[in-house]
Amino acid sequence: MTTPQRPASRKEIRQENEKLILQAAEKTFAEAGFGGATMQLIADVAGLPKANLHYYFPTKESLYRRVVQDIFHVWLQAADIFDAADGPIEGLGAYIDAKMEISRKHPAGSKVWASEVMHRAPVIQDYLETTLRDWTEGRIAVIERWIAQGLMDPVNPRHLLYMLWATTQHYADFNHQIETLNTGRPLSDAQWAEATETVKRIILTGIGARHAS
Amino acid sequence: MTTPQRPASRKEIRQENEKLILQAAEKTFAEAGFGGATMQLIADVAGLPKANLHYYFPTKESLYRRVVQDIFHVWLQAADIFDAADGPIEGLGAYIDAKMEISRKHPAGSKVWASEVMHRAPVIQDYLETTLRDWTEGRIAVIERWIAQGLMDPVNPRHLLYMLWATTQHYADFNHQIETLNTGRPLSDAQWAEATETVKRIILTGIGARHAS
DNA sequence: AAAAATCTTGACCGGTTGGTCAAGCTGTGG
DNA sequence: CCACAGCTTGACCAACCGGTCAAGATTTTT
Repeated sequence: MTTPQRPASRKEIRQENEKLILQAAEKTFAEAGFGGATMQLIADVAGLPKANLHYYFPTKESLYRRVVQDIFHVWLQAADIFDAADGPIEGLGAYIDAKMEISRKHPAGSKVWASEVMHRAPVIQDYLETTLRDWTEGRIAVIERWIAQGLMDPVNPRHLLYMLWATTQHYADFNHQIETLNTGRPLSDAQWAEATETVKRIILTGIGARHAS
Repeated sequence: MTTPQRPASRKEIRQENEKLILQAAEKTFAEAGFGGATMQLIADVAGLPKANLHYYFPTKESLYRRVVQDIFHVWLQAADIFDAADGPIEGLGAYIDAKMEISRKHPAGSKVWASEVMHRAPVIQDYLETTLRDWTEGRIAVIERWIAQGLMDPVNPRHLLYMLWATTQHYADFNHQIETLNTGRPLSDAQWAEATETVKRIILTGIGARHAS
């Protein structure tokens, strides 16, 4: 059963409850938006009294901020693959794989991020201007190197990145629309694989990616 | 000046005010979400007293529904170009042009649509299941014909459509992020042209689009 | 010109929301 | 075993929200 034999320690209680609240908050913010998600609703999803939420997160905004920050970190982590590769076929291919996997496993997080950015990033604007900007410049440099090495056609790296983000995140943010057009059912394993392969093929072919000769 | 010489007629007043309210509502829903947009805020943006909004649109939801429906129709209209074309280069090319133009001119509408779909389409689910589904099936048939005619490589038409939607709408939904990464400034005419050309080139190249030989 | 229909608007209301608080409960260290 | 620090929670509150309403203003109809 779920009942532990010894009483939970303070640290365990805190970690457990914060995790519970953050999961419930991510799901609720994604489904209802910041304004539509009430603290009472998040509390119900988490299975805790509302006042308990305010013990761990003093305000709704502070809870929301934590959710967005956590998503951002997961999202950035997927980009490490980018650097380890020798060329666009491995690098961009692995990046698309990773982002499609995130879209499948954590659609709620992607939706919260999208909503935050659509509303002009009221709480993570500083991240956009620092971390994201730096990361983007770094990746642009990598792509420009690949182009200089003749490993792909000369395309504007910035718009290529936007295309990668747009296409992969679309499968999370618009999963409801995609499911509706799929006779109301979630994509099967095979359909996810085909989506990923189609995206990779079109983009890698589209930029003329090739191995070193 | 703005003052008309003769008093406005009933029909004119109604059209004028509905237009004013719908524009204010689209902007406000896009910026604040359904929950974050208050009737008072929309009224202020429209420059009308709040009670006047409720005279033209009895409930907040009915106003929101009208906004979403209007967007959907504009969005569908852009797709007529699709059919008039002989092959993917003209058809998809013109479709990308049209959708990029909409993303540039009406980003708010695209954001409202995205938000609605992300929240599992509470008010336009029936549209998704009827109009959008039919439209999608029709376009898939067109693409399959192009493939059969050897005008493009055999790619899954459904995922190609998702890619078109994702990529073009990204420039509207995430325009704030794009502007932030563009040293805080909106894209210039030249940058929009380059974005459109890059998207068209990667996708059309990626699917091996070619003219009839 | 007067009656009818439509439009305008400040004031108001019940319900909900984020947040507070004090009292009780539960591990922890001495 | 006890005192203290950290955790839990029902009850409560001021602020705000969507929506109502009645009285007045304006245009149309007769």
